[in-house]
Amino acid sequence: MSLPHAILTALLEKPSSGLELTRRFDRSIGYFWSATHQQIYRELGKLEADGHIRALPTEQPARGQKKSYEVLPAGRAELARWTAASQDPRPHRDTLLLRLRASAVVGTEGIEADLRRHLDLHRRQLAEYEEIEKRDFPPGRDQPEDRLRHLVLRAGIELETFWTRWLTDALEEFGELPDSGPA
Amino acid sequence: MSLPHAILTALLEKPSSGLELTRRFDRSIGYFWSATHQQIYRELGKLEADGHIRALPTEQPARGQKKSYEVLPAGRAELARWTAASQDPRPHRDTLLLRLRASAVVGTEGIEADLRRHLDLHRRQLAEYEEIEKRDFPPGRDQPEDRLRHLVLRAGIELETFWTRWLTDALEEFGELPDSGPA
DNA sequence: CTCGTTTGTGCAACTAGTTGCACAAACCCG
DNA sequence: CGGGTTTGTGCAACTAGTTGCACAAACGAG
Repeated sequence: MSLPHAILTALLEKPSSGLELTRRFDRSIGYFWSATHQQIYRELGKLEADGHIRALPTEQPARGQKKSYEVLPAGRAELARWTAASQDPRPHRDTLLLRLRASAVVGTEGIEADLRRHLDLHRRQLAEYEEIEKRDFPPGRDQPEDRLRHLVLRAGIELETFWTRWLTDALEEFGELPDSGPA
Repeated sequence: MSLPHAILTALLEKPSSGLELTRRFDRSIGYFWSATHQQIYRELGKLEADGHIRALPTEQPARGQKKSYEVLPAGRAELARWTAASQDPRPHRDTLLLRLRASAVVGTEGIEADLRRHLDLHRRQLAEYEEIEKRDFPPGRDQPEDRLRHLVLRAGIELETFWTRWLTDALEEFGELPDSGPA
């Protein structure tokens, strides 16, 4: 049950409309908590009903459709409560590792191309993160909030680095495997 | 839609009953595709209905309740198909990173204890993986299937190593932070 | 031998996330 | 100025995963 809290965080960082939130989920928050616009609108409705957020009063109420939301004190309190509460890590689910294990049994036919594709995706993601790091965390800035956000970004960078390296190793392993394994 | 394929893989490695599968998910497959016994029984039913697996004919059909399943050719074919098919990585969702980002906004009060707890969990998991590696992959064995399975285990080991290190860094960062951050 | 515990199988209801579609307003192009 | 694209909001139906419970057989201790 974290989507509402992801949204509260995003709205505290900056009040936004549904679509703006969607975009920010695509670029930033979504790197570790992805959501579609449908999910977001649904959740905005619930959060408003619960009195955690409210639509910003707009000057021309009827003209443009764009509704921006801001967090109310109750919402901030709920987010603080949730952040501090102890939570168990959610179970991992990784299809690629599963497929690799399956391929030890049914043969490696066909999986190699997809490993390459994933390697490429992870490389791109890594490049994107490094771009963000360069832009948002130049050496020297160290306000506490920056340090926390940087820490989060570094987790992303290091995870992508790991996958990139691991996939490279895996592909090397494939090069040495007798053709198409058991099956 | 990977649970059925996780089960097929497990059953190909060794025909099992529902409960045996559940245990194996807790110890091994579940490290990257966790499932509860309820999910497993439900899925066994579907797989049997689809003709992908069948209950092993048992000598005393009525006495002990334990039903073991084995994979049928159609099931193996389906698994091979799925393994080879190109798949997009599923979106990440990591609550801890989300909470850390939230704590940059609402304050770090209370989260540190949970970081410690997670660090401890990851250390244990890492130790468990290393135990398995020592037991199942002593230097010198390199049948192709072993190498693939070892690769998968290494991913687990390296991921836990990453989290352990990252959490250690994070906690250090906390030590240097002015008390309880913004809020 | 019987009564509590563990083993083993399973259903039902709920929650979270995904997919597919609808529809109005704004904008922009010929 | 009329018609296609983009922006923005949202509902409905479905799929996957979680939680809570039920119940029978086997096992083990007093």
